[in-house]
Amino acid sequence: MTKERILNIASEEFSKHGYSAVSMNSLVRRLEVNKATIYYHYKDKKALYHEVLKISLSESKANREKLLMGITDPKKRFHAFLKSFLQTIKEKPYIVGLWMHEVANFGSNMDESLTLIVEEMVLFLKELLDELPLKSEYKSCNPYMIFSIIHGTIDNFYAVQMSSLPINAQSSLKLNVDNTLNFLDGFLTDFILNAICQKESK
Amino acid sequence: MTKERILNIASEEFSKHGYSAVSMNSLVRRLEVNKATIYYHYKDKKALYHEVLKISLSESKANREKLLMGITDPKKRFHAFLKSFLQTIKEKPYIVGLWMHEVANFGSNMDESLTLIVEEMVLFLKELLDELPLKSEYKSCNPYMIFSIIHGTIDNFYAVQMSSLPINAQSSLKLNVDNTLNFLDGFLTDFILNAICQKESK
DNA sequence: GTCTATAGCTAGATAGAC
DNA sequence: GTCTATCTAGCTATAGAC
Repeated sequence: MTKERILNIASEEFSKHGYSAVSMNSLVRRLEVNKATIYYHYKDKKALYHEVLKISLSESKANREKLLMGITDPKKRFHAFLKSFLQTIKEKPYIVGLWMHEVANFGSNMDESLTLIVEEMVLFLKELLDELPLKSEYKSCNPYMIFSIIHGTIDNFYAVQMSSLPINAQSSLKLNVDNTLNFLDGFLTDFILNAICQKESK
Repeated sequence: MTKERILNIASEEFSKHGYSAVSMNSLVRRLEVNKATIYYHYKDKKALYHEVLKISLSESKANREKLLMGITDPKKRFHAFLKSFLQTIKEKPYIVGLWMHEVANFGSNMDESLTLIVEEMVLFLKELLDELPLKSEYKSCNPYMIFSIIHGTIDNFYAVQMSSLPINAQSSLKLNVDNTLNFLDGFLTDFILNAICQKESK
């Protein structure tokens, strides 16, 4: 279906180059469809971009619900929460650039409906944290901080590894999506849980 | 001096909106100077942007050298390393958006000279890490990972707090540069050091 | 070193045929 | 639902006067 094709290509392009750097003409070239056709399906460029953002947030939320289903152990739930972001990236790698651009713009293209989804994510994380056996100094710690550690680190590391620049070029993770995401999964989960949880006593 | 004024305004604008979203016309409007004057001082838009990136990296490096000077204790050196980024943000808040946009683009506007500065930063961090009393599992750990935890977290958290969106709106850090940077300084330094270093035995 | 004036192009968007 | 054709506005960049 054309409408979906437009959305997919648009997602890729907005993610790679950011909102302003993408022209409707460039989309037309890739889609091999007429420009007026895009405007038939989407009111304007902003509406198309907004749809792209919304879909990416929905996918993230859907993955979270899927991966957490049936899991009760608090640490495993936290792990699944983090993994759900990585899963979303695995399915739609373009999402990283999309979100980094949006955060870099200080959310200037976000509206209230999208803001609410983010707030809900952080609220969900807060509940996960409250179930964990936290060290006393991390009880009632700012969940936005933990959210930034998760998201900021994943996005930044993924972007550096997937960049074609010769940064960390000799690493086995370089330009390898699966290796990079698997590494982040193991490393970051342990890193955060070890930092904030009381030591195991079994 | 005009050349410097152009650079300062350009830094702000590129940071706020990203490379493509900034037009030479918009710079002219803010500068109240003729467009041809910009082209007298800078070859073209790309050259101007490149200069902005280079300056921002140089400032970061200069702050690192200043803040680490004379400090020998490994943990304090690590703290000073992290603090140097926060100091750079304090002096030039626009730097956060600038770098997030660049990372989101997977470094598509970086050339070899800028890449080298980043590599040198990570190499420096690696030496700092080697001096620390690391837990065995973090010996020879990927310094790019630690770099991403530092940079990704700072950038993401700062952007969220400074965004005018109603995300974490009730926090005392919201829209307050100094509080946010001070909080990051204390929280993140302890967080990382506690995670990777052996427990104190004194 | 800063200006006026303008070239040459590409952007986002739409009217109307099919 | 997709096309052709086209509008207007804005873009980067430069030639040449002062």
